[in-house]
Amino acid sequence: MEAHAGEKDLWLKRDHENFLDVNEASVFYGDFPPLPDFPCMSSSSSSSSVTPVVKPIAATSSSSSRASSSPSAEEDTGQRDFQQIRGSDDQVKAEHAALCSTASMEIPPPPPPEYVGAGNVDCIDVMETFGYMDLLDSNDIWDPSSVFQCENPQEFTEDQQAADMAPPQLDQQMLSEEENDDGFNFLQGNSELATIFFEWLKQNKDYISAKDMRNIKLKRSTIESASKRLGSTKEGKKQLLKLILEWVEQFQLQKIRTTESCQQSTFPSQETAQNLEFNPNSFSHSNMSYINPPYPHPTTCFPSTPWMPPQVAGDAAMMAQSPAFSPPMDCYGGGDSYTNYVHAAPLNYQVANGIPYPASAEYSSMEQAQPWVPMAPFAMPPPSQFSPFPDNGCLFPQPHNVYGNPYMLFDKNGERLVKLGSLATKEARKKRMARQRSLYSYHNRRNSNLNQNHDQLNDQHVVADDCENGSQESPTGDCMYWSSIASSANSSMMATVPPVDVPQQLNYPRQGASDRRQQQGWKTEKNLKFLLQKVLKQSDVGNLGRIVLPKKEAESHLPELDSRDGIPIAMEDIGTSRVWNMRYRFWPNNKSRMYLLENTGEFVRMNGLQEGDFIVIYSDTKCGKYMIRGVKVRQPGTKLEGGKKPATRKNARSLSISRNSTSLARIKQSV
DNA sequence: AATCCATGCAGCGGT
DNA sequence: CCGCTGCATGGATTC
Repeated sequence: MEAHAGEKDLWLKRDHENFLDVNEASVFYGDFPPLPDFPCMSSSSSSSSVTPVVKPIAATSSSSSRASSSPSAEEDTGQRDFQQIRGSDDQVKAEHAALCSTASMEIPPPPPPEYVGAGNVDCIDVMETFGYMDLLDSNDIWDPSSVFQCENPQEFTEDQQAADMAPPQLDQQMLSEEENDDGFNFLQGNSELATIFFEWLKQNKDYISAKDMRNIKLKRSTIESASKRLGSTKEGKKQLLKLILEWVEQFQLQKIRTTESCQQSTFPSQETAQNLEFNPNSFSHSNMSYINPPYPHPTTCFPSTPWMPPQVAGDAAMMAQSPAFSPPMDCYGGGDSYTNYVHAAPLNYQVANGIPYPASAEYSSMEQAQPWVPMAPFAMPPPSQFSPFPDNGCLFPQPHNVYGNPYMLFDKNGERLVKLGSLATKEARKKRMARQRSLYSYHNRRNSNLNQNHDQLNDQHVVADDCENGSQESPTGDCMYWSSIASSANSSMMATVPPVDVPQQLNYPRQGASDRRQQQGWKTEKNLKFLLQKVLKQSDVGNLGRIVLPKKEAESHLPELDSRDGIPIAMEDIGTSRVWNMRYRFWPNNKSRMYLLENTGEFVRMNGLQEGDFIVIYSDTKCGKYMIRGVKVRQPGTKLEGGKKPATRKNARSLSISRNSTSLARIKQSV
């Protein structure tokens, strides 16, 4: 707490530069609606320098397994070089983890002890402060003051423990060794905050189960960090509380939705998608407009979109600092649930020659990026490791419900946790399920309508069903919705599961989009992980039918190639759901390789792609299949005239660069 | 200097 | 002759 006090000034100074410096009106509701979208915490004037804390999550990317292949005499040229580039597994993992930190949720490893409230976890139960939430279920009117007045959490947890709550993660050690002023204790002494909290509990008792609340943990350092950022003032605490509560609400909805989806999933481990971790950085995309002046500022664009891709913003400095941001967001919405979320235009665009170009780093990772796209109205926080306060740790709850782990607010030090708990009845669950379905239905209808209106715009417009929530269109008429990707399909895109073992050959039966959608329904969780993108050159869209792929990204995210003949690779067109059987291969080139995607002619023609347009390749982390989307940067009817270069080589290059500091550095330079 | 990658073009096979 | 395949070249960019 000393540090706390000492850093207060600093915190205040930085206040306006961080994600928490948000537009109060847009971020926090005057009151807490029952099911609010998570607030967009962008700031029109801020330029976040927040560097997300990277917390590696079992990153088993396809890339990590490649380096083991032994180079053959012929396979050559590329192999050794390949190894060099690829670096050690550790490096790869670290990079991967970094990339995932803000955007995606990798297949979670067995929950670390600290997450499950093991003895070594320095955490406290929220109940320490508030008492057990099951009081809610009895509709008791709490006296907030009574809650906070308790000096010894155990005093009012023990009795409750005797009851049926018995918080699983609450061990005596946790309770005994923690001070009261941690976790939700930051609310102590503030009856207004307590009131807010209890009111919220009452309002959401149908949606937040006892188990859920019980699993919410707050780490002391997290709270401290938040305090530093938000200030130790009453207002600051209030904001923190609201953020936490809203996040909890969001997560609950997401969890419900995901659960439904998972029930239909062919993947037994779908629940991993739920391993959402709240990433406060989601709020810190304030610099988005910085790099994309022609597009609406997030604040105005996603007024009601709770979870913005963290750091999609193009703040070069930030990018340079944080390799882990930028999702290949979808600027162009326009599709149905299936396509909309990946209307792959990377979210961030730089404008060159009047043509918007994706700012490379921006979509560096869908995984991270996936970061993030919230699905209104149930936008969920990116599952990524949440680290709003890079120097101090995470602020918000990090649900680990896959393993029955508690949601956690943790920090790097793994200190104190706070758990919340309440009891929800089956009836309440049913009700929220019903509401969920209802909302889905509405969402679906809205999306379809929007699609009709915007498809003709060639995806230049981000239809984003999220717009329905009040987002506005940009001055240019484009409703840029980063979240459109996740918005329509699912927010769990942020909770992507890495294509651990991407098949070398993926062939998928042709299936109509409508059929698929019908089959999978809106509940389908599409976990798309951004792999790479490429601004198409003349040679890419010519009649050669091949597209040169950026080497680094190809090696990192596509299957390792042992032979120059490459491998067949099925690419499902996100826009049409058509599966293109392409070939992924490489050419020995000098002492390196050139990676190609062949048999792209038809795809290019069908999508009307021209020089300057770009393709984005994702992997469906659930199915392991690859998905491709061609994105046109021209307005319909606008053809590239001679002399109008779509992009400088520099731009083009940067567009295909992502996920590594080097690339970020490049971008930084170019910006 | 090293590397990437856009593209030129030689070689080959099919018509 | 034409189109495709695959390699080589060289400009651009980064290290």
